[in-house]
Amino acid sequence: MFELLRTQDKARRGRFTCAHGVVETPVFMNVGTQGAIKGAVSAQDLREIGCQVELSNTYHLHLRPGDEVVKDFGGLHKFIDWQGPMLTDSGGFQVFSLSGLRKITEEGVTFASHIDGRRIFMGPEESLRIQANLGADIAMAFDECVENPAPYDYVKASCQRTLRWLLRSKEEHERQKALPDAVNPGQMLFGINQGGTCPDLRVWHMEETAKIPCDGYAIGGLAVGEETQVMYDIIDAVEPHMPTDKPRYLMGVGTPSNLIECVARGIDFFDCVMPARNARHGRLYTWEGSINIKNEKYKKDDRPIDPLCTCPACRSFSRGYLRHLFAAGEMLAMRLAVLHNLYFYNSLMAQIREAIEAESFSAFRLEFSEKLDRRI
RNA sequence: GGAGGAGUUCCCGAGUGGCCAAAGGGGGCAGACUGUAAAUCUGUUGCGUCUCGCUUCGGUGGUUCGAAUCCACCCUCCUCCA
Repeated sequence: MFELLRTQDKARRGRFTCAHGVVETPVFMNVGTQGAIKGAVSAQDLREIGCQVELSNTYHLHLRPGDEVVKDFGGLHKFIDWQGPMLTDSGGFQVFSLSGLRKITEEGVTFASHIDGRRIFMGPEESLRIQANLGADIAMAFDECVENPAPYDYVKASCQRTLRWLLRSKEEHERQKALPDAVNPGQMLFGINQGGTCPDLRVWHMEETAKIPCDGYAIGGLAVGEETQVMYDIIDAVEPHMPTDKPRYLMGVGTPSNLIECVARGIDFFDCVMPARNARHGRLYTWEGSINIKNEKYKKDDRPIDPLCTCPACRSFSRGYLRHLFAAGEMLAMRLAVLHNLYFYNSLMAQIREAIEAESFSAFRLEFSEKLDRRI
């Protein structure tokens, strides 16, 4: 259930209630593809860094440890000991990211497992069955994330198929929820808009998708190589055709500036691997821009990583010490960096929510939008 | 003691008279990464007063207009025979 609390221009402050709790939006979901955030972040850590929604991946969990294993455990919530809201991506992104290892037909997608080459078939029914076994609060429809650039005709055929896949996803989702041994009978389903960078296909596909009742609607297939401005333009074109009484989720985005700009364009949900992935290379976000801790020259640097940050890493370690840990190749360094970046992202969203409530979001956007993507 | 083989820029390893500051890997460094196959991709990697100059291919001499490349001696390592 989605409740729109307040708006400022297109920016929305909302509250989304799902089986395992309430999500204050706009929100950044923390990505833990295989049930754990890379960099050894635990469910306990997630609570400490202010995570509202944990995101896991259908394809990866199906391969390891196997969705049946997770189901026997009582679902993902018990499996990773996270009792808050959770979302599983359908595997549609792997149609894109594992493009060298799969074949698409009307039925679905055949992957060659990236682990051992074993054939894995996944269509809407398989994806939603797996997601039912995992039991997250939000399941995503099975879609094809189209690469960019792609020929118009291909994108057109692909998003027509994604629409047919949504109908099948929806049907299987209803069926699974009604089963007596359903892991999470309250599981919800989000539909996904595609259409590459073609505004007419995007709009057409969004209109058709919105006709199918879902608990939320996502924009997928963006931030896959196109210019940032193109992404903003597509969102501007699609957003007016999205239901206002349901949450909107921009999949896989993005940089701190992207988050601010897209909230300004009416998006409520985000997720992105960037803060976790960048952290492993030593890039840390601060309210002044991002730094690369590995480039810091001085060992004796008692400054905090970010003077404004109160995350566990910043409370305990100086820049100099973190730099030292990175230089020594310590796992702890990566862990602290991941914690810091996720905390930063979660804090950023909290500030955005406050700004919308205080009707100062425009000023917030003006002050931070460009600054946060800067490298210092 | 005898017979062969080898020592190259951080490492491995091409190069056997000028087009060689020296291929290709690795590592390092920088950049990239947006619903996380990936230390994956790109650039860079002797020094400087940097469209030019200097130093460098185990060491020291030598031949040559010119040497990582040819010669002599020396040092080190490896294989085989005693």
